[in-house]
Amino acid sequence: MPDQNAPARTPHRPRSEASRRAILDASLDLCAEQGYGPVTVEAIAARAGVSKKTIYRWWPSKGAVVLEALDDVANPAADFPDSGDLRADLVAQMEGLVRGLLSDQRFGRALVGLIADTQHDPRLARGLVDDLFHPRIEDARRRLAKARDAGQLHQDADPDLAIELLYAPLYYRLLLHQGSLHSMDELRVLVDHVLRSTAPPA
Amino acid sequence: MPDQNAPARTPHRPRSEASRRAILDASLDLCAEQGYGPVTVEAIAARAGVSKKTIYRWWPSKGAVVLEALDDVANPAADFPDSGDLRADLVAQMEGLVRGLLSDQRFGRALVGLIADTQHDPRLARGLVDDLFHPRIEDARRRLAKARDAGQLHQDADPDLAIELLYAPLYYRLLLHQGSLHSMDELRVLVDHVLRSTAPPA
DNA sequence: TACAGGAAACGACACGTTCCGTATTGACAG
DNA sequence: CTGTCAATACGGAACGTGTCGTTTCCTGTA
Repeated sequence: MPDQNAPARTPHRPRSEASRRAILDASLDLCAEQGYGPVTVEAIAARAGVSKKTIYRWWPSKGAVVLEALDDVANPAADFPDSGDLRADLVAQMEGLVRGLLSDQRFGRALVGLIADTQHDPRLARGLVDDLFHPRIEDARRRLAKARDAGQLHQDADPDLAIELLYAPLYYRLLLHQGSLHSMDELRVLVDHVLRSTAPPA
Repeated sequence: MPDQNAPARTPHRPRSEASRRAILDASLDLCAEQGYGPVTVEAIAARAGVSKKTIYRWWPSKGAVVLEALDDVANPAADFPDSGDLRADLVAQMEGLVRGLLSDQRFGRALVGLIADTQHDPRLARGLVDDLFHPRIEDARRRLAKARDAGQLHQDADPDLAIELLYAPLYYRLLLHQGSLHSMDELRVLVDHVLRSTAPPA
């Protein structure tokens, strides 16, 4: 497990992994309880049993803490399945995502608030896209390209457009307060529609 | 021009329409210059040449001011055309929306920040949905239902699903920092895809 | 001995509210 | 038609509160 955050291997007191975990956990716990907005760095520090200075030493802002916490949580949760059946894989992945957003409020409320925060913090927006979204979008793109090459999709279907059509409705409902998130039935209908539309215009 | 905001016809000094306009204009101007986040009620008051108290007398928060300002601006801008040609109407409407979001930063930056703000202000979220989004979604729904009844769409196509597939990608790119908004070409491709998928699953 | 970490305090700033004085209106009386 | 009055909007300034990000001083640890 190579640590890409290694602090240049200085020969002195190392960073406390216990404090790091406590901070990340506390940030998601507080988001679940109060929502992202009202959570303060001071509250995170207090909950984690840690000094404010320790947080500001390693993260530039509350958003950066929550981003790292979400990345930790999401890593195992949102893997992209590959059973050979594209439709089933898409439905399964999206079901997992929606379930994560709904059931575990540690995830949903924190993500929504974090996205809100990125609207006036360009550096945080960079981190959200590069660390959280881009890798997972790449996974989906690869899965769709593979399906296309295997003949399960029109030969010049556009994976990027398909990804937008699939996932945008989720965030549309989530961020624009359009009712509750999709039910499992609605997800299947959504995937069916998108797969049926992946032929390019005449 | 019946005034539905008439304050119960009390016999005393009426609300200053000049101040109201100055406040709404100032709020959008400041959003265009600094983005929504950094704008403060104090700054709006200063720019409008108005006392803070006057703002708090009529609006509960910065968000409520910007919401009303956006509603004023959007009313003439986002009308739904009805030429009989559904595809052309959809493209035209979405082109207008995208152009408004891109060109006039008074609109785009204010809307993005306002949406962000609604993530931790339920009352503001209510206002955003009820005042800004719902009426326009209803317009789109009517237009789609009419097209369906005219035989331009599959008989049991779902207008709500179509609306989600059409507009969600816009807000997806806007709020999740996925590149720039759609080009006019991309809008046409998007509309074509959605119209092709509006048949229900077998 | 160099750095991580805890505790506490700081100045800056925006919040939402309050007080006070002034300006503007409709209602009513003559 | 005109003068007076009560009610309200408005501007200006100040307030207490809370969070921000930083700083200071100290202890703990490899």
